[in-house]
Amino acid sequence: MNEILPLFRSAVYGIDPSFPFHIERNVHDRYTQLQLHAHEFVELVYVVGGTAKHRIRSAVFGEQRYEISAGDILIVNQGEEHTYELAHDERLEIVNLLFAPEFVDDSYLHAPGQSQLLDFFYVQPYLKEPARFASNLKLGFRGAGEIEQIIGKIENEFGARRLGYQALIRLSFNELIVRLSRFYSESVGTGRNRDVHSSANEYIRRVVGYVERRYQTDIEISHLAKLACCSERQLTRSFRQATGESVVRFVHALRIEKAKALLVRYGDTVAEIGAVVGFRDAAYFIKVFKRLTGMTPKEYRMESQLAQSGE
DNA sequence: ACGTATTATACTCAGTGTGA
DNA sequence: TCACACTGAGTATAATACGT
Repeated sequence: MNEILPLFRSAVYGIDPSFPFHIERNVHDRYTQLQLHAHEFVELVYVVGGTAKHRIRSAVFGEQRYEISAGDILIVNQGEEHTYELAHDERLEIVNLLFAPEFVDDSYLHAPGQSQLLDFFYVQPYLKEPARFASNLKLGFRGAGEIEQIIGKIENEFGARRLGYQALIRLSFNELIVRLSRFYSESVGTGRNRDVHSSANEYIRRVVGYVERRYQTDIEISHLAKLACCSERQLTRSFRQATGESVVRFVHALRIEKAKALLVRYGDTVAEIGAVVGFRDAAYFIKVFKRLTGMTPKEYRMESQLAQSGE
């Protein structure tokens, strides 16, 4: 079935590249249910109250449905389609924080011993099912208080837009991500001092999470090596050991998979879709696409559309 | 287990073909 | 004529063979 989905674009929310952030509070009930939709930004959802079923669908994880309730925190990655399903007596109050991946300041990760500092952002959302949803972050009473306080500060600054609000929101938002990562690390037993003894696989998993989050931007081995606190040579060696392929090939495969879905679903030009998945140069995008799929993007789009119309 | 030197390949840029 | 899809060649960067 060729279901055309709305791509919620950043511009719709007034998100501009210099300050790619938006926050809003929403209440859903059976009368105001959203249709399945995808975003071109990351969405962090905090459940203030009520219950619902969260339905989420992505190329990597397939389709999942799970219960959510007050105190739950979930991350919806770019391109993942999701919605909330509510029974006739259910009501859900949530806070949505919408942002571009680069809004998270990864410079914290460069300090030795701190590589798990942003795991809730770089690792948890990329765990394979069921680990991702089984470990969906549920905050206790104290945790929820801390998080609600930060969210409240962000909402106030976002609403009032007084001098320096962007800087203050950046600070609070990054505090939020670090605190959530702390809760996450503690809840999965990867708390303090783990980094010093962390296995190659553990830091490669972080690098993979980082790449999955940032595949749309330029990714340099030197930067990844800094994140992993090792030499470039050591990183590429461990990466191949852990994943069976080189860093660049991994990034390419990821980008092309995303591009394939976009080509079929949206009518943007080949160059635009290439840019969305991280190829600054359309020519190079086409070259890589052809190498990995055996056909050019245009051919792929036409063949897919033909196959769908024949169904 | 790790780093250096060398090789391989990723990426950029200039340009061509095609259809509207 | 223009926009778009694509190709080829040169340069920059990543991957790896080899040595410590």
